Amino acid sequence: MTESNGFLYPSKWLSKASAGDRVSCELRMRIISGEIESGTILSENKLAADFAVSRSPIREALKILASENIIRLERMGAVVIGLSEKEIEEIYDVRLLIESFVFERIVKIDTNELIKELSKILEMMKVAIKYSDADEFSYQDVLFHETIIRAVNHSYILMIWNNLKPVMESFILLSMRKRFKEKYEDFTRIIKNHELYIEAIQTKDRDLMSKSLHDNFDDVQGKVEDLWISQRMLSKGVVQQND
Amino acid sequence: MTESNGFLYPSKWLSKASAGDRVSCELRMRIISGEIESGTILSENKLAADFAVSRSPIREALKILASENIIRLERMGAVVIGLSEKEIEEIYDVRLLIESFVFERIVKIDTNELIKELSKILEMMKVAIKYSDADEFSYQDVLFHETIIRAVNHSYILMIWNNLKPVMESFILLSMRKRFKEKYEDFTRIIKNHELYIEAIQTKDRDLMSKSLHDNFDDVQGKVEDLWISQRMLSKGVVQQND
DNA sequence: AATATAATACTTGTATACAAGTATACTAGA
DNA sequence: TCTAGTATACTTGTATACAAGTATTATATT
Repeated sequence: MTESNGFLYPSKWLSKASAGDRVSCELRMRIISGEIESGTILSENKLAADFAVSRSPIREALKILASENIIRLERMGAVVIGLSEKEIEEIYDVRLLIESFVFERIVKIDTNELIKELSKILEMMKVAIKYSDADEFSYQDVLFHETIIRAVNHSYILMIWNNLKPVMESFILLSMRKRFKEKYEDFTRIIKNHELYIEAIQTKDRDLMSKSLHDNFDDVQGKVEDLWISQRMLSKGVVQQND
Repeated sequence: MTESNGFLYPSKWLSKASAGDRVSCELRMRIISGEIESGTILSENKLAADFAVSRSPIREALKILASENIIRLERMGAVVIGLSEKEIEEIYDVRLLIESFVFERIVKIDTNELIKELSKILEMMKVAIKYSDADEFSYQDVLFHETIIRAVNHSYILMIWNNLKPVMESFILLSMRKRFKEKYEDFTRIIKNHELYIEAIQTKDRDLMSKSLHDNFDDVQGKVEDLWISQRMLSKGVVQQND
């Protein structure tokens, strides 16, 4: 709650977003943070009242979240699925899959521009760390990987990324906020990993790429998971959406 | 145009579908068949008038098609992207990617039930061929691969499949209708390929799986492409959506 | 007390209305 | 003839209204 206005999603990322997008982003954060527990049944009317909007943007938001697999639209009400450890592992399965695919394509193209772009983003990440800006860091982290994926110009791989991105973003956002408070020293390792990633692209070194990718994910999965679980445990039962 | 009612999508597959789903399915078919050319700008109001429904289901349909990458929602109007050869190749890249991933998981589990299910579907496909039912054949073909994917119980791989499926289904549907008319003999080879696929799963033979998968895709991509292109050429300029 | 039936309070999907914004066309002035 | 400004006909996003269907609850009957 960096914003201290009750919203989990950074409001400055929503400058030009529609009400539907705002609702989906905020709802996603609440679901992934565990504030809205898995199993909860969401009602369109109730959500409309809570967010002070009509049912139209709410319906839009629910459709989006359903396509991301964090809720399930049933005949009566939307059932929250959320992110268990299983789902988080699965997301990283997919990321590993697509980033490996992308790397195979990248070694075949000119990477000068890409390297420059990635270096810039890395600098941004360092600044974000320096000023303890978890949100900005998360943004740049996601952008880093998206930039790599975009470089190969594959519309259907990009489609997968776009489907995965919102959930990834929320997850990373929450993880990073936590870590900025509790495990600040982690970030030097994350930066190191991203530097390795750039180097792997530069030298077209498959093994190095695979290593940095796995390290990166293991890092997030292993270490962060713990924090994650405790955070979810903490939030258990604090907020009740339904009654 | 098996239905001879002006609709391309099989109406019996829409028994319990909402108006939004109906519109998205029909629009998808028209886009992929080339009846609506790429570059066309779709207007919500015009579509609502054409389909004799309100804007609500139309908006829903456009959101779906946008998430499938066959249209692009812009500030004013939805621009049709369609399926060029590039996109079709990309779709098969992704299918190859996920089906390979799935196979790695499958070899680790008990496949008895799956094999039985696949055999049943294969029988269905044979019957569909016997009675020259292109739509039914397409349905079973898609179901065959979906069944394999579902077997590993991976929600995010399934998510990718679900995102890809409608476009795949439309594409296969159109291809098969064409082939039933013009290249009936192809189907013995398709059946053969699927039998190989089942065998690969049964014997957990990676190479065989890879072979049957590639053959299957090459078949569709190489041979069907030609038909495809000619079909698209044929439909060029026949129907004008905008004027 | 248990069960069948009816009333109610929900639900979703669709239609319609409206506000705010944007492109197009048209007119007025030089 | 060309440009500036204005009117108009679009566009999207949101709110609201309504119909049809489904749980739930209460009531009546045995």
